[in-house]
Amino acid sequence: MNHYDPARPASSLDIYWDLRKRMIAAEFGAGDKLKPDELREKYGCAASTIREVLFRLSCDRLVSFQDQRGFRMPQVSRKSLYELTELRSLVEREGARLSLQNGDLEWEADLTAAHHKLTHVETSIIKGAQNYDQVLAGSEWQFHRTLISACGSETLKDHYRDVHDRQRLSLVMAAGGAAYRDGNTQEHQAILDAALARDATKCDELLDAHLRRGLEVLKLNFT
Amino acid sequence: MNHYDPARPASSLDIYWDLRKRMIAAEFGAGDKLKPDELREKYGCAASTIREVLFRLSCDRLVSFQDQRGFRMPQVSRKSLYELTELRSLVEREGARLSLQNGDLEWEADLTAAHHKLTHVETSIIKGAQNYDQVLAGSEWQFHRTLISACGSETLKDHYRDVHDRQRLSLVMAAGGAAYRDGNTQEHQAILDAALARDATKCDELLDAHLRRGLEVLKLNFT
DNA sequence: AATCACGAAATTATCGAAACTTTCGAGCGC
DNA sequence: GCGCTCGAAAGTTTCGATAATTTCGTGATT
Repeated sequence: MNHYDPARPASSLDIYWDLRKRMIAAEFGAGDKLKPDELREKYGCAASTIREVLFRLSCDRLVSFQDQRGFRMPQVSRKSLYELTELRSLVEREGARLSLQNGDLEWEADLTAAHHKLTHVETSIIKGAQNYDQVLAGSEWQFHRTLISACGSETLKDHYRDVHDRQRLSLVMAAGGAAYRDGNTQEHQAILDAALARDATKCDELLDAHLRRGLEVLKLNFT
Repeated sequence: MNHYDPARPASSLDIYWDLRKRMIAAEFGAGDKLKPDELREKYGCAASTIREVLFRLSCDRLVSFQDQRGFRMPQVSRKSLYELTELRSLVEREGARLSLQNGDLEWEADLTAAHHKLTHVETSIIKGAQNYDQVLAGSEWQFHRTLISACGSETLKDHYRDVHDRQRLSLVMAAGGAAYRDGNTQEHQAILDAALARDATKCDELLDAHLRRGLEVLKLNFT
């Protein structure tokens, strides 16, 4: 991933990745207005360059755009988050189903490796490590991505990334940053086992349950 | 839908919809370069306005964008079209499944109406009516959209529109415009019947088969 | 003949100003 | 007090110019 270096003059790609990172880290709240003229200063470029970047981010559905009234962070409701989670589940389960069908030894090795790293990160957090949110998010993404990576469809994989990122952003915005939850580790282990055993039905059920439980990090008084 | 009037100076929204329409009508070929400076003349605006519109179209995945090398119509291969069709099928079947579960009398009426119109248009085409491509595409979209309209998830419906349009564009680009195929009418009838009978399993099978057969309009020598 | 370096032409990215639209608050009449 | 109109301020869109990058043709070199 391309990182933004405040020393050099920023190109629109740098700005794109930096803003994206800040968004996924819940630096902006749901519904917040994103004013080109304000963001401009931090990056030292023209407002129209920011505008262009915001357009690109709205391609990823990370930002919502309305004619004549600019850009905002998407609104999140319990319902939309729930729907997005169901959609992610639908796509991820299909990808996993195909992966269990097609995955070879290489895939098994990759998945085991991804799971190993993920477990390590989760253990660190349980032991009290701080500021691991970014790292956890990365490891978790890596595990889920690898799970579907042998599905054979580039289209499905690209699509999964889209839906995953949108769901993750919604979740993070709704929960206000926190992402870890007890039981995560055990669930990942069970999913790994079912995948390696090529038990498609079980994997399907475990995945759906895992994603739904992810919503439990929400504050109770969230509308 | 907002239509473009060549007499008045065009706003970016007008240009957006006009270009979108032209694309879905296969006016551009797969992989064609889309140069802001060329398109500018037709619409009488600045190149940067076109650039913006192309960004918006790339949000819909109707146009592909690469940093420093501009905009192109997406490349279509047999594989990508196949994958896109499977994705559309996945989303549409899920929407239909939920609709059969939740749909009320109102929904049944809407679906019947959409089917009635669709049948009428298809019959006209069989009888030899010309230039009905646009109308057929609209009616077909309306039928499929209504089918999933009672699913209860706005997210899923929005998502279906995205995937549907992408798949339709790919199909049209690959087939070079033609869209009607024998058997379509009977398949739509069977889907309607299964939906009204709330036979989810049958509806699922019929839909998947229907979408896959849609690929048969392809020229045989398409790579 | 093939490869490479060079530079001109075409294309793309960025900018800041001007035109236009929306938002918001003050003042007015009911 | 409530709702309206008006106008200033803020925000958004469009523009044409300039800077940066890529593409392509030419000719030199191996």
